[in-house]
Amino acid sequence: MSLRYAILGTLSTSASSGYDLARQFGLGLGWFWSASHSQIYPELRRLEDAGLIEGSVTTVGEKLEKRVYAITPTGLDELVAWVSQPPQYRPNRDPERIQLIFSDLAGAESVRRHLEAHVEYYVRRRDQVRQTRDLISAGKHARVQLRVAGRSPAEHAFTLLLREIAYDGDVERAELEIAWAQRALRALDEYERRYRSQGEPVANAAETV
Amino acid sequence: MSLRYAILGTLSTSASSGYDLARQFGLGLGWFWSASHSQIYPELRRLEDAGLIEGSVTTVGEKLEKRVYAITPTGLDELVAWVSQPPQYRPNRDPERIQLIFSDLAGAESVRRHLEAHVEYYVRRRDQVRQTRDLISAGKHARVQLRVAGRSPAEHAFTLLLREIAYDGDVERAELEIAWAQRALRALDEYERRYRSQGEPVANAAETV
DNA sequence: CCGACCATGTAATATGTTACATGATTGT
DNA sequence: ACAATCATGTAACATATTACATGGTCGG
Repeated sequence: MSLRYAILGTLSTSASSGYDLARQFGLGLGWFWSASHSQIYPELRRLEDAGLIEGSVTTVGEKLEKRVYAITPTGLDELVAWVSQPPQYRPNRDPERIQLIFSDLAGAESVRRHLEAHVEYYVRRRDQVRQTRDLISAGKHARVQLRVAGRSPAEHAFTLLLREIAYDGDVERAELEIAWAQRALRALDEYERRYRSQGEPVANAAETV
Repeated sequence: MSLRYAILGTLSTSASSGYDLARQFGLGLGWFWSASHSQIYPELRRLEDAGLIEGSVTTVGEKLEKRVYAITPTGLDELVAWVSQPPQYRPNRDPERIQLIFSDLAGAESVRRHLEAHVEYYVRRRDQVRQTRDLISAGKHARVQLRVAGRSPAEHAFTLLLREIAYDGDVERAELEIAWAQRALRALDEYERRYRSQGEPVANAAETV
């Protein structure tokens, strides 16, 4: 059900078209939730049928139709009820870790490549999230500006605080992943020093029997 | 496709029934991959049709049938090819963060409850993962013992190393989440001190207009 | 005029959850 | 006997990915 609330949340900042939402889920918000347009358009219809949002058709240029959806009071109630719920932790699915723990079949070089790619991915991610976080702190993030427009200083500060907490957490996660992978690479070096040229992959051994 | 490889990986340690796999995915391995029996049984059939595993029927007691699946050489090749691939990072979906960033609509008390639940969840998780990690390091983890049985000291050490790296990473992630949430709780205290009784939820304000 | 982008949809397939369904074994 | 656990499946539904499909606008 989270797609539904990710959409409602975005619309609680400003009315948007499906296309806009798809872009949001690909940019800043994409670190926390992503969805493709093929998932968004049908969901918007369902939300409208449920009375949680209301669409209006506008035209761009001469003929190009655009449906802009706004959240309704009912929709806002639903959203508030959802965010107030205790978090529900879903079962974990971590393909990278599965790859890693079964990589004893593939050997140290494969693990090294895996960990190096891990560092690379999270360095990029950390930098991008940090950039967004800094924009927010500086009060220059367009959508956050939109969200706090017309609110009291206390509300303004509260919105900013929550965003900073969320983005900081993501930056820290990325930093952890980088540090972890680098430590793992050093442990791998240590392993190779100790067992030089004896660490052949198990599967190769099996294949050559 | 990861369910497929999570199963192949588990079977590369020892032949198992669907029921056994479902249990594995609920226990230790469940931190990295989980699946329910209704997903496992059909997947086992598909893996068998693809020639990656081979099932044999045994009987428990008088009548109770049990299908035990073993990985085939083709299956092992497939698994090795998969773990050797660079990691493929899937789009993020983090319902808790979505809840948090839109919680400016619900107020500080709601956020406090959210963060406290977060700490509670990750403390439990950290303790459980750490326990498993310690079992592995001590050489007392039954399935890891099974996996390294008959291997050279170098291979043995390599398997152990990878498991330690993986489980350590999960413990560290949990510790990060705990520290992050506790810091966020302090920041929330600070906020409340500063804006005492002005921090009413935005949605309440909207409702009472 | 043409390429990048705006804009909205559907279809087929893959993946994952919850509920329904059945029956045997083991230990107390 | 009875409860907990072993053991295997299907069905309905929800969620997510990839591919197919169409056409308009805007700036250079």
